[in-house]
Amino acid sequence: MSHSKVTSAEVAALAGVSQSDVSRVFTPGASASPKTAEKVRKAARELGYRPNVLARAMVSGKSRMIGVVVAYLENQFYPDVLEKLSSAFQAEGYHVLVFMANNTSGNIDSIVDEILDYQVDGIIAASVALSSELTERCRAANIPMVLFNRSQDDPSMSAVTSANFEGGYKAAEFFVQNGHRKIGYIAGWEGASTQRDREAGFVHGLRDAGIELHARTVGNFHMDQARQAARDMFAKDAPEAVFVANDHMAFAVLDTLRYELGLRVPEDVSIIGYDDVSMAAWPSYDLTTVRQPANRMVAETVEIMLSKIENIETMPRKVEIDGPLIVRGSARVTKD
Amino acid sequence: MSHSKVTSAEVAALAGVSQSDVSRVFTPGASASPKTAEKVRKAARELGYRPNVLARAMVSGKSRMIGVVVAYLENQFYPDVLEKLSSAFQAEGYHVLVFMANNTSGNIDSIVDEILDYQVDGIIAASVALSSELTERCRAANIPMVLFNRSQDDPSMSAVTSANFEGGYKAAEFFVQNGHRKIGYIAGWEGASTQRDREAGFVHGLRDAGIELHARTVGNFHMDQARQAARDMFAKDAPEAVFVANDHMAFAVLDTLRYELGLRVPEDVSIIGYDDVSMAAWPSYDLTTVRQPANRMVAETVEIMLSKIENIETMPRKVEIDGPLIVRGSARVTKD
DNA sequence: CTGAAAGCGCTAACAG
DNA sequence: CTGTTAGCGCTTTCAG
Repeated sequence: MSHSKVTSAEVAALAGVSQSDVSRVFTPGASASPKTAEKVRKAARELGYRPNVLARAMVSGKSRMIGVVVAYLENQFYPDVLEKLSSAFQAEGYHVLVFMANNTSGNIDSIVDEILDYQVDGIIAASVALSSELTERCRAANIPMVLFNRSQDDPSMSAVTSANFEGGYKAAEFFVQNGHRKIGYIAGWEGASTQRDREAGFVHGLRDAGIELHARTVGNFHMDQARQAARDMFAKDAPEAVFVANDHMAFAVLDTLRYELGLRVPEDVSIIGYDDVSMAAWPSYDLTTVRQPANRMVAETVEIMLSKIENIETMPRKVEIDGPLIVRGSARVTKD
Repeated sequence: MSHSKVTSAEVAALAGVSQSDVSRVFTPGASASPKTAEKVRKAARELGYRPNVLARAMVSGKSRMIGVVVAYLENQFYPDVLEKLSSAFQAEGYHVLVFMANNTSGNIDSIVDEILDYQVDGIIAASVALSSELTERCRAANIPMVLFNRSQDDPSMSAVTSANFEGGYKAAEFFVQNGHRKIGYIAGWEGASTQRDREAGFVHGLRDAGIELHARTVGNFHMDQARQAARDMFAKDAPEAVFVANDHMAFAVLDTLRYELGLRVPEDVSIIGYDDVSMAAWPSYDLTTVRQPANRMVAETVEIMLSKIENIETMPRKVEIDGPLIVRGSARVTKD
């Protein structure tokens, strides 16, 4: 029967060995005679002993915690990513300390201060922009950081994103190939690199086909603003096709077109989104969209982080993972 | 300019005071002369000093971390709750260490072991069932635990849920009042107290109106199984109204009825869900549902946890928070 | 291979 | 109010 907190000293006493030996048995790079190890393990089991991670962190300087800053979880893409990140790190013996970067707790910088206080071994910033002062602070504290789904000009920052430019380009190609000419774009938050790159790719794709963007409004990655953006765009001279900067907004746009403006999708308007969150496949939306390969993005993020932590790789890496256009029913396909 | 990790000793040196004084200035229940405090603060600022939370945790026995075990984030209710929990605890100076309880990492018990290793000040189990051995271990380790959205017979466990029985009852009342007689229920995972209570309330509500459940299938809180449950239920002698144990499944059921079975909702079938996640309000679903008041549930959970941590309240509390039936368009309303 | 001893950075008595 | 001292539980030299 275990009782409250059991220390290695107590285990040592019961096993009749030194406290150091107990430590050795529970430390990965250990070295204790099989006999000692067995005695220790037995005593530990009897007492219900488990090493105190915090104490270990103090002396070793490794907390085995990864701080994850995330802005908001309404867009399904993020809970999904958080779940995958958390599981992936768990599998590597790390755990995720979550920091919500929303309104309440002041700005991001103060959040990262708090993270640093916990002596995390690394920080992942998912979809949040960081001040350069902040990145400087992390570098000074020598704690690795990788940006997830945000890129930053700072060449010293590692970042994992999908191939946003190419994704936008694919959306344009698809619209053009299927006979659309009056084409609109509903933008996300303009401070986001994802927004910028998707739009650039899209506009480029249109240009390469000799087409100029017909209409553009801004939804800021928020549902209600996306609804308004859709209304504004269709108030006059409505486009035949609209690329929406992410699925989350695309759902709002679709609903607004169908239920408020009485338009049919894809008969009257074609819609393409970005992310391919699970809901995009649901029959009510059946959204054609550019997939953001969360699994691979997460795997890459974890790998970069671990190799930074273990100092295997110290150079910053920028990874862009290409995702396919998933063709479903929300964008018209012309048969020829 | 800060450099790597700055210790209180270095601050003390620069400020020309003892290391203890630095500690005092940064400890809530402090007491240092204004003059000393100012010197310390200045030195700290200059060096970019911040207390090491882990070291503080070691000596004080308080880590200011709360372990949150969560099973999966696909059902929108949970990311929402996680976000709210995280923010609420952040506001109280705590941070949330997330543990995913899915497949990979073995059973829940081993997960909780890991949590305990981090010396968290409390554990919140969101929608996961815990073995009694485990709860015993937590009690032994003297670390408070509260169940979120799960109740357990064990009277010593604190738990926060919505009023599931009453919610189910309301759904039944609504169907009956609006003229339905052939009524079905699509169940969630049968091991869950939420499922059990919602069903019990629903069946009770029907009985009180002299009606027996017409059909029952099981969706296990999973979308694909819910789809199959819908098909099975409508294969023959279809019901006119179905209560689905949560919104997540209700969306799948709705889509299956509409797009696969060609039924109209609510003209041919009325549907009521449970949770009132944000998507329930989206026009494509417009789901009538029993609201689970996440804000109040979270607030209650946090309050219970804090009062346990501070030993203000040591008695277990079971809280059920009542939520209204939100009437939207997925269930028929007979006008009289 | 094992034990003794020195801390990791901090808080909490305890004297002054 | 302030400095000194003793640890929190553990890993890690350093001798044996």
